[in-house]
Amino acid sequence: MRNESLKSKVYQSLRKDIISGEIPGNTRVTEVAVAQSLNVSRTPVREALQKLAQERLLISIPKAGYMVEHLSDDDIQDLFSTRTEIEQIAVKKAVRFITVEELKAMDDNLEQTQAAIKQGEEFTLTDLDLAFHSILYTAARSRSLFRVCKNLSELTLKYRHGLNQSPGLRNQMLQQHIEIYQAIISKDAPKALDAVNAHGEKAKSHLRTVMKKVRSDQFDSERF
Amino acid sequence: MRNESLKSKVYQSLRKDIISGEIPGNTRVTEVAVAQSLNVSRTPVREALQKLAQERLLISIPKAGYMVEHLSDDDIQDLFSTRTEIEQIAVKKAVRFITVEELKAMDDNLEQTQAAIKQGEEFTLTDLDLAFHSILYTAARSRSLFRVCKNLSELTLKYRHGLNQSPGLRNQMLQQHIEIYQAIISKDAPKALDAVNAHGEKAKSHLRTVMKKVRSDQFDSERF
DNA sequence: ACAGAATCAATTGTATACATTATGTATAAA
DNA sequence: TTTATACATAATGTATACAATTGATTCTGT
Repeated sequence: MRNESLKSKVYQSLRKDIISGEIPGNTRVTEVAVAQSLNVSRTPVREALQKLAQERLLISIPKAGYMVEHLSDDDIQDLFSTRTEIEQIAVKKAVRFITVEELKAMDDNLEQTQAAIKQGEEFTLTDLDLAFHSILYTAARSRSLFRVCKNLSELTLKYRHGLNQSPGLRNQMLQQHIEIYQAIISKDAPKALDAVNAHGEKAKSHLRTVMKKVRSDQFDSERF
Repeated sequence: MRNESLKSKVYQSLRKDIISGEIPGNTRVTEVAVAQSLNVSRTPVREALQKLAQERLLISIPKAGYMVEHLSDDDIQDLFSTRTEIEQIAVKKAVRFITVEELKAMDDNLEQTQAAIKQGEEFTLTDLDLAFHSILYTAARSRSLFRVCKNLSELTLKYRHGLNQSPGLRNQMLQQHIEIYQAIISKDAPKALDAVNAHGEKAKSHLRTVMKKVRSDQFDSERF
């Protein structure tokens, strides 16, 4: 961690703030502001911003700067749909190719998740969520598919992190992961597909609810 | 084109050279060398290289530089498989949602492709290939899926460009595009799936042949 | 002759100064 | 009052100088 480049540090820092929602969507981000707040020169900041823009966490407006990506409700739903559809391809392969080590890793992950829920460790939980799916992608034994899935997983991360704030949904997530795990370990491809699909659909419907709530809150605050 | 940033120019230039194979795989690329050859400073070169690395056209070795990506035969096959699998999701949606304008655009594209084959315009052909698939992705009416498909399309471009060098394969490509087009226009989803699948499988098998040939050529040259 | 340390060259990482461009504002003319 | 132009400001785009790191090469001591 100490041997990291400044570029990498800036990247990590901004990424975390964007994903956690600390920097909300549509916020303008300028090189100098970030550089000053982190006490580094513009150069590593520029490169970090460009990387974040390429990952679509930021929107780049040439010669004008950057803004934090703010997807429309429809775009978010679409993103989750695509993720689920492609993750189904991965889980189909994972059922065939997964190793005992990977199954063990999933099992460990589920236990750690349970512990994290009890302790209420938000960020750990998000990381474990990311890790669980990552094991699944690895198990599919396809480098290119892994990359695509990983990419979509990161893109949805911001919104999944938001969902993880609700205690009820945390347990639901764990439950669904367990279902996926069990379907895979019993080599039941159709069941695994269903489990992944249900996992995605639940996330989508919860997001819809959250989005409605946010909108009505905004409406309330506009009235007073 | 004149109002482009240097970074963008450097990016385009390198990208073209890598895709066309002018800079072969495993070639080392240094910032200063590129900067000198294009008469610009290191800054825009750095940023272009980082972008290419994020797109996996280059491999970045921290504190050591960059190398042109050189996929193994298996990785290439895997890449094409994934592309086909995900493109099937897209074509399924495209059959449902494609507009008359997009069908017209496909039709135009097919005519232009035919013309380009007659004239033997290599690069135009590759561009038209890219464009044809791009229309399909757009027609799927999913932003996130579009991005994934586009990405995979770019990643395979280098190898597809190689295939387009063979006159026989050019016609085959056109023929397969026509089949996809006809399946879509007649709203025949299963047929469209088959057509896309056949298109991908053909590409894979031809690549296998090409790769074998390259290897035996290398073998020959090693002997003398 | 060989192992290890010191040095040197090459390359990326970072800071900073300067150039260019876009946007908003103020002023002047219609 | 409105519009257009010019200017000021703030941001990105580019060049360059310097720092830090890596890898190889050479030199030295045994």
